[in-house]
Amino acid sequence: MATIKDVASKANLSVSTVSRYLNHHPYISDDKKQRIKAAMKELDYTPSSIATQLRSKKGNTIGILVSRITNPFFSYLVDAIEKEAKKSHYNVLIMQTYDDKKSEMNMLELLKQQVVSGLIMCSVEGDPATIQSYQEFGPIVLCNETMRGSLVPTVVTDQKSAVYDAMIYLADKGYQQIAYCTGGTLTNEGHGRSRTEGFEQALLEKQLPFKKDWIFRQVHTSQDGNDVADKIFSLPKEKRPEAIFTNSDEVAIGVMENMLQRGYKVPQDLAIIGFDNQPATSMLTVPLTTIAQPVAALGTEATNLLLAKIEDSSYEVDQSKLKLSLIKRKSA
Amino acid sequence: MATIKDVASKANLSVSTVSRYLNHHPYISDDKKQRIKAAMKELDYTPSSIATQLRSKKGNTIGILVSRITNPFFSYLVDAIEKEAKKSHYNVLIMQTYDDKKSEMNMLELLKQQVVSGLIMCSVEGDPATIQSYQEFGPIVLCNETMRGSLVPTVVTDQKSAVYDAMIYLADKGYQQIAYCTGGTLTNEGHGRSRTEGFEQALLEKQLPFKKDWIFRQVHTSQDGNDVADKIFSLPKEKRPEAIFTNSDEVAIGVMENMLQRGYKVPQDLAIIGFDNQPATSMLTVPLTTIAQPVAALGTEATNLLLAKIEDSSYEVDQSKLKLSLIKRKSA
DNA sequence: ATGAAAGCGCTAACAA
DNA sequence: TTGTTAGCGCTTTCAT
Repeated sequence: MATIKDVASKANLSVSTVSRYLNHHPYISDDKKQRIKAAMKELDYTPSSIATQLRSKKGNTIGILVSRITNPFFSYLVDAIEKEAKKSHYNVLIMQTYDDKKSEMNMLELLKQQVVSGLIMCSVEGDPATIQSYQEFGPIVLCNETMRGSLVPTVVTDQKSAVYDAMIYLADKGYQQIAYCTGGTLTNEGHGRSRTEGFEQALLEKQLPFKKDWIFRQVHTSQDGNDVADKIFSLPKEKRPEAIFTNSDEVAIGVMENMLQRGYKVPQDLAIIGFDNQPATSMLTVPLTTIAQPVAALGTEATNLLLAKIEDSSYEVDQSKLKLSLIKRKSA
Repeated sequence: MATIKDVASKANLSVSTVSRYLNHHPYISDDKKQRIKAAMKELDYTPSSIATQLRSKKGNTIGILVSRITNPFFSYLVDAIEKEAKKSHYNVLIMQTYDDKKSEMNMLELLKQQVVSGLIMCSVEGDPATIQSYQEFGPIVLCNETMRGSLVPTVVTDQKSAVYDAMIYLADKGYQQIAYCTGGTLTNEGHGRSRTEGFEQALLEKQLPFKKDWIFRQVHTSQDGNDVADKIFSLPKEKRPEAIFTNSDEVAIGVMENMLQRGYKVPQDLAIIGFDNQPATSMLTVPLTTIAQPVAALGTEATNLLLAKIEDSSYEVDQSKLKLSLIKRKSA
């Protein structure tokens, strides 16, 4: 591999001149530019971005943390982030947490080591204070996540009112007994807290009953949805909910699959609301009523915000692009 | 940020000793080990992986090229690769090509610059000779792709016979007029060539008719599938195909969606075969007959092969894990 | 078992 | 406008 030194000697110039050329410095005569260009071509020279990074402390890759890339919500988010980052010549390093703190710490260490120049967290597992403290090493932006009382810049939608609206929609349709799924543990912090607040507020306002048997924690996949349906339909008929609010379309699909296999009807035996409006949910056996998230906008806004922080400029998130909407179909 | 030098002076040792400690060198006395450990903790020291990389020429990130991460086939592939890479403490840098050579070249340059220590190409756009030449800078593995006459290590399934089998299945069911979708351009090289060979062989053997109007190129998304259906149903009834072989479930779903909206029946008016066996395809209005790919195995095998090359050892791909299978459902 | 010193490929004062 | 030089943080001979 040719180095800047090789280019310099081939062009009969000093390395600094070549370096200046590389960095589009002004004040460099045209004939030398030509000589440098020729030497580079001849040597098939590519600058070592590792060396540049060590010296200049500037990198061009950003980190993305997601819980599972196979969840379409996250793959669309990553898609938007990668596209937007590429526009500014940044690469993306992806890490899946699978809800494990350890991977999150790995990524935070990459920020500390300057392997990534900034970090978009689309999933947060660890302690807010720890995460916050890593901002010392580079900018962090939370995307579709929040942390209690933290000062980490955040790009979020109003999930609470979206869930509230969906619940009111169910109640107004006459559904009283509503089950609820969350990816989190239903403690005061953590996953899906704002969604749960919307759920609780609607319950309160509409005076709907709340049963522990109708609450399901840490459900994520369609397999989990299947298990949820197993539990619901093993309940005596009069103790079953009339509708279920799920935290993702994948879960909703699992519930539906299980029901259809048992010969139950959607929404007659159990109405289902999904979350995400994933492709194909309009094409299911029973088209899914669900909440659409502005996923591309979340990704681009988070990226622009992060890049602004990395480059010490400022960016105003356009909140008007970040609206959720209830997609009414047949399942509820 | 503390450096190795800071640690050394705090521990009253030379940087070399600290470096040895970092690299788990033998022959280093216990008391010094303790002093170093203490100094590191006190200074909250993390080695700069950039500096290490510059000096040692060894990195720990691998690159992945995919055409679109939102295609579930690729997100599951990335999932498998990331998990497997993580086991050996490698990070993954992802780039989407969106079928554009430029992104592919970007990634190849990252290999040249040693930003990534190796590359898994799950999508290939550029000229084989060019790609092959980049192996000089680091190992490349093709995953679910092939290149005519190239010496790039490859992990693939037998797509040709899977498509052939699916076509025979259709023919045996009585479907004679079969349309065909490809992501490529149907030239002799490039995308989906081996699938097309299976298609052609079945056509020949079963003496099925071939019509240009039934061939669709460069279709990828469900929107493309919708457009394909538009074209088919704008044909006079007697000139329409009886079945369609699509190159992905997304496309198949688009075709189906369009048909149902027009009030046509699947498979009566047009039988559909998908590709990928994506989640939810069993739950569609008309459950989709499709070809399941061993996507997790493709990912882990490609990763193990690449890591072996990076670390100069060898790995034998287990071909028995790489079988395709036809999933028979209602759509064809 | 430990240290001194050279240098990976590049950038950025400082001079000229 | 160009060159000289001193590092960035680390690894790795070569001594001791």
